[in-house]
Amino acid sequence: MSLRHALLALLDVGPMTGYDLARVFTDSVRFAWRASHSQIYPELRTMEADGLIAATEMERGTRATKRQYAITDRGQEELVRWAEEPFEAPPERSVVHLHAMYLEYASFDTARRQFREHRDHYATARLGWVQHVEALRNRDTNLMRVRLASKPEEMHDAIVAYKVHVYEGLIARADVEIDWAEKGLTLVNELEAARGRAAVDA
Amino acid sequence: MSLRHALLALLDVGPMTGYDLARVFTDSVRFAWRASHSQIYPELRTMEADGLIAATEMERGTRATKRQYAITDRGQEELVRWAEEPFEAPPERSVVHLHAMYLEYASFDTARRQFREHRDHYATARLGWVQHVEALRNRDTNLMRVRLASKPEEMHDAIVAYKVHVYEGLIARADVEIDWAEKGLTLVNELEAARGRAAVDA
DNA sequence: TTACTCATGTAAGTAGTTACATGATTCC
DNA sequence: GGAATCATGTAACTACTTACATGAGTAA
Repeated sequence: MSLRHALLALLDVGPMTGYDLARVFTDSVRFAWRASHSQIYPELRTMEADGLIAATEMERGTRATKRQYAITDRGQEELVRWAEEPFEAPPERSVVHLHAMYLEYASFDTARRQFREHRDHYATARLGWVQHVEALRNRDTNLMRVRLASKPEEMHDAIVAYKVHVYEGLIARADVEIDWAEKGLTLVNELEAARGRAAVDA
Repeated sequence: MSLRHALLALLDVGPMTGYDLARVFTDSVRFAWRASHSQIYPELRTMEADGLIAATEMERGTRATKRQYAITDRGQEELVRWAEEPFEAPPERSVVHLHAMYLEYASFDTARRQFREHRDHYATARLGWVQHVEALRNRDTNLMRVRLASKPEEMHDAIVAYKVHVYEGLIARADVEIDWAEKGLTLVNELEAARGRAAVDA
């Protein structure tokens, strides 16, 4: 139940609508978690039913309304309870690694394309993370400013430091993925060259 | 639909029962993919219905039977089709990173325990992968021996090399996780020391 | 008036989990 | 005879995805 706690952690900085939350997922927290609005809206309803958050119906314009959710005391307790829970290592199950494991069924060109795309994907992600971690370090994101304003000053360093540490971890992970893909490209070239030599020998 | 292709790739080395396949998932391929028997048995039935594999009812003992599945021509084509498909980058969604991001809600002791367990988890996994990659390099696993025997010799290098490359990637990934956890431990200690100093100053 | 953003949902389907359930075989 | 292993399933549930659906507000 990570979505629930991601939402609680966001609502702990201040009240938001489902729409706001969905946007945060694709803006800043995008990099560490993602969820679609079709998952968020129902989850907010059950969280409300569970007493973790409370909704206020607010008007927007003349005819329309929106529901703004605020974290409750029970929600805050739940956030602490969750934080104290042990990390749960996800079951090792990587589509990319499974796919790469059986590249002998593909052509060398395909194999190269796979590794190139993998490299490019992580290079792009890395860029986003680097920018984000820089902004976090400067305490210069919308969310972080509001979050710090809502928490006692002696906690500020920890609040920032843990988030920075997470993004540094993601960057380091991107680095190994990029390196792995580069080595994969070299490997494919070597395999193709060896195949070529074998063909000449025959 | 990765399970389906993992099963096809395994059945391409020779016929197996659902039970055999489930065991392989917890033995050698465990490290790259996992699936429970309750997922495997129904999937085999639908793969059979789709004509990717064919079952032979075999007796075991006197009263019991078992279903042994063999890959069909259509199954082999599907395996190639899948290998030619682009890698699909999974949506960035890591429970551990989300959890670590909000460690300010936990105590320093908890935070340290989290990072220690994370480090230990990957240290253990790493050990398994190192052993496995060594065995693969020596072409010395049950599955690899049979696989190579069933494939033309000019493919052997590629078959081994791609798998070795995947496990090397997993090892590199374990290394960054371990390093990240170590740095996390240092960070928690620093944060705690700073908190202590602040308390003395006050 | 048109396009974009704000805002909130439902429905059907996929993938995977844990628990429940059963029974034969084989080895000691 | 009992325990471990071989062998195969079902059921209920959780998390998530894609597609469908609607409509108000706002700025050009």
